[in-house]
Amino acid sequence: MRIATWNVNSIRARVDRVADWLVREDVDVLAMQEIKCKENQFPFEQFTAAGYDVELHGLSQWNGVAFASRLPMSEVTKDFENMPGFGVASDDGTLPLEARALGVTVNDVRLWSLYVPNGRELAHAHYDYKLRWLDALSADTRAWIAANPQQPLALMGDWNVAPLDTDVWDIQAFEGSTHVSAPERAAFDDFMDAGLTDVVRPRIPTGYTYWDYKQLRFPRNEGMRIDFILGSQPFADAVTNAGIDRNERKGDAPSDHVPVWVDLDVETEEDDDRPMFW
DNA sequence: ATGTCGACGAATCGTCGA
Repeated sequence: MRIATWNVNSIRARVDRVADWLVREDVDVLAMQEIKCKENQFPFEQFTAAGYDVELHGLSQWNGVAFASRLPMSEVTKDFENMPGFGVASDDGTLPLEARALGVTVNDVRLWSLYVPNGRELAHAHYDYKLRWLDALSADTRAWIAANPQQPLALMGDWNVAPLDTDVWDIQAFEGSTHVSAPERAAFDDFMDAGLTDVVRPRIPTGYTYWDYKQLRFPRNEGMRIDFILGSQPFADAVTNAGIDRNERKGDAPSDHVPVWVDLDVETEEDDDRPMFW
């Protein structure tokens, strides 16, 4: 089973490119981020034509997360426990929740599509929101693993954190910036403490997943590694291959992020339908 | 170079977010 994550930066602007990639790369399940639309605006037809069902969480033109899968999805969950909100408080003092987290179960593998808040600037309220959002997610993850130690789990998405200095093209250029600060990295490391590991880096030790559209960042290979698949031990044990598809940053109308994928050695329902020979 | 995108509402541009 091949599973991937991709910040598509508007699914309406890129649906043909995404659907082509799914078919070409034989992907079973794709977690998308920044779909930038509501459900009634989502281009379902191209996914259906390619053989994929879609689950999505989209509230506005901002953010938005989704799954496309050609295997059945169940236990669809929007948001996670104690997820913080952001924006203008309502009369009861609560902040609106954004569409940044969607969970599904496929073949008994629990998967989350996550779009971690950007943080904007270290002094911005969005940065505090980012840290609280990650803290609540790692707490929820820790509790889930404790309750489901045998079940494969993967948290996939745009983490907006570069865990290592080598995950940005010039760490000195990021002095005082978000994505590389000690609190963000500590919040990211908490997921390892909770029992997850980066299942891609052991196989793909170097390389970026994002290049800004501005300032010729891609031609100069001035990128950032901020998209990750973090798996629980049962998930990590099933991984047989991984990749970062840098080619998807090339050509006409690319997203500023590229897909990150893993192959899992798990029995799929497709496999159950194969003819048997004896 | 503040060097690009994509969303929106409004209008063929300004503004926001990344």
